[in-house]
Amino acid sequence: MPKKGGKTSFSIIARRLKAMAEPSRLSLLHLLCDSEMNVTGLVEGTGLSQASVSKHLRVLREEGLVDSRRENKMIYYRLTSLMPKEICERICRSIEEDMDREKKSVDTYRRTMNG
Amino acid sequence: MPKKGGKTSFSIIARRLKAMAEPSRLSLLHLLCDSEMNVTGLVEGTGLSQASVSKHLRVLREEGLVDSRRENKMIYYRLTSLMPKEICERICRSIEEDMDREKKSVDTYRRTMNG
DNA sequence: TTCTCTTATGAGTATATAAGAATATGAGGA
DNA sequence: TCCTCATATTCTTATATACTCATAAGAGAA
Repeated sequence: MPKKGGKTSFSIIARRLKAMAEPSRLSLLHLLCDSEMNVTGLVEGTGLSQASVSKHLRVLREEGLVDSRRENKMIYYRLTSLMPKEICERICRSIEEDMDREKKSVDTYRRTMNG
Repeated sequence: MPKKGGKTSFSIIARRLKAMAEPSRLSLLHLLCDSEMNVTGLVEGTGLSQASVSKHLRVLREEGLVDSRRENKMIYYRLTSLMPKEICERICRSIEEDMDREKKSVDTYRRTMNG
């Protein structure tokens, strides 16, 4: 959390989170975790339309999550940092913890019914 | 990132991120970092309307980010885990890194102009 | 029960955004 | 130059969501 809880900070953080908070964009970020890729590669990798990929990449670029370089006719995109990967890992962990809790309470319920 | 990049995982992660990706909700989560609070306290702490707070709390609760307990007429909300706090800290760090990069490039530019 | 306090929900509105289709831009080759 | 490949943008439409205002619901107290 930001040191001083000003409205501005929350908006900035929210914007960055929002850029990631979309399945298609997570899919793009996921592909970019391994290596840089050009748009056509991302289109094939995600199964999204070219227009859609292009628009999502724009959102990611505007939030500074990805970066690009041109090589002849192709434009290669890459992550600017490991942040998206780390965020997703943290979220996944908390989802797993939730499922563990869920499972444990189901087990308890089953024991109650059988006991 | 999820072990197997299925569409489902991305949707689940996106939903959880989306629940956090809103300034008012970040503000609520921020207040709840320190201690549990009732709705009136959160209304005062955020400056939002009571209806707005209630609806945002619902979103957070539905994504399992907060939890509540009733005590007489009041309902106290609390974080279910440190995840939101950790996510925000990670985002803040990456924002600071961006600003450092920005600053460094401005400095370089200035030196170029003066040199 | 009736009143008050606390929280939740509903209706209406405005804004944002995601997707598809079509088109534009931009780089390099014939 | 014209053509093709790679990428970006525009327009339209559909859906989601945040806000305000008003009201409902639920728990105690008188």
